[in-house]
Amino acid sequence: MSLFLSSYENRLDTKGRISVPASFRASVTNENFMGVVLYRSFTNNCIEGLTMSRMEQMASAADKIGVFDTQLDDLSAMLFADARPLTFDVTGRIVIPSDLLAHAGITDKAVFVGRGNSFQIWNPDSFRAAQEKSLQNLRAARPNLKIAD
Amino acid sequence: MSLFLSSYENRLDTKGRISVPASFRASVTNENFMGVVLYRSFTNNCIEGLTMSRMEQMASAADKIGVFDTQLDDLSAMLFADARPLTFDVTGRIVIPSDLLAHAGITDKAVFVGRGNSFQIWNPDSFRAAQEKSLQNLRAARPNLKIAD
DNA sequence: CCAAAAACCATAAAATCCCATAAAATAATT
DNA sequence: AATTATTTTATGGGATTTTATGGTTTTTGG
Repeated sequence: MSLFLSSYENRLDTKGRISVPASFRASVTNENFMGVVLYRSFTNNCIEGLTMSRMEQMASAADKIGVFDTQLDDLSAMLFADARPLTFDVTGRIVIPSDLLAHAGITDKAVFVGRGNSFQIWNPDSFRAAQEKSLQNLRAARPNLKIAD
Repeated sequence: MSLFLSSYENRLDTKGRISVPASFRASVTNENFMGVVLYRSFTNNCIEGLTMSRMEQMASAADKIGVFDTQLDDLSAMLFADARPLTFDVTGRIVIPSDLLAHAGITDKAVFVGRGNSFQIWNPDSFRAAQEKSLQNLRAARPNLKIAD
């Protein structure tokens, strides 16, 4: 599976449809399920995205561990219950369920953010703010980290 | 077999019929038995759901372990004795036996909850409460798991 | 024969498909 | 390198299908 890289800002139309960036779609062309799986991030006000094959990996991992790992049980319960499989339409669009949009504070525009084996979807302003915050955290934690100058 | 993902709240009609979510039905289309197997959860006030082929997997898994594990023997005895096979009607509905409904505290509405290779059926309010509890458990176990800040 | 279950029919809302066009990116040509 | 041609991508709206849900009729089993 090729990686999800770079960021793309697209707009939602009146029906809530949004184009998944072509390069993200390309990361899915060899899969059985022609689409992505979305769920509300546990850690941020954004939407997390995965391929279905990744989701299947998680399911078989959960099977192997069995019923005795309660922590993993909680986690997978949350994840599978919240996960939304969304297939692309012919032009490569999806419609993001309204509760996910609400969780991320997305209305008319959204940014698809590559994260390697996964990706995120953000409200553009929230994303810029979060990026700025991350940068500040990095600087505070490692004052001698040189970022340009 | 495709995964059971996401959650869907549907209503029971006056005859006790309820639609199995279309996406869950899709997880069964390639099976011999066009329906699902339900039984009372041992751990929660909810109903557990499986495909028939998964039930068969469990039967052979129980076989392999053998008759000397009395605890597992009890477990599988319970499970197979309690399991109810239910076929879909033409529109994709089932009627859930009343003892299962009672066990889950379901009256007029129910949530079908994806759990990967299986699913659950909950009273909507109970489900929301259980989800909240799971989230708190996760946070307690991993204090750095936070939404926003 | 009667009650319960199954099959059948109907419909509104929601989701999906289909076609069209504008904008952007890429390739080709001079 | 600059300009033009071609393809790909993003976006828009209408038409069609699917889905959930309700009611009615027929069948079945005790």
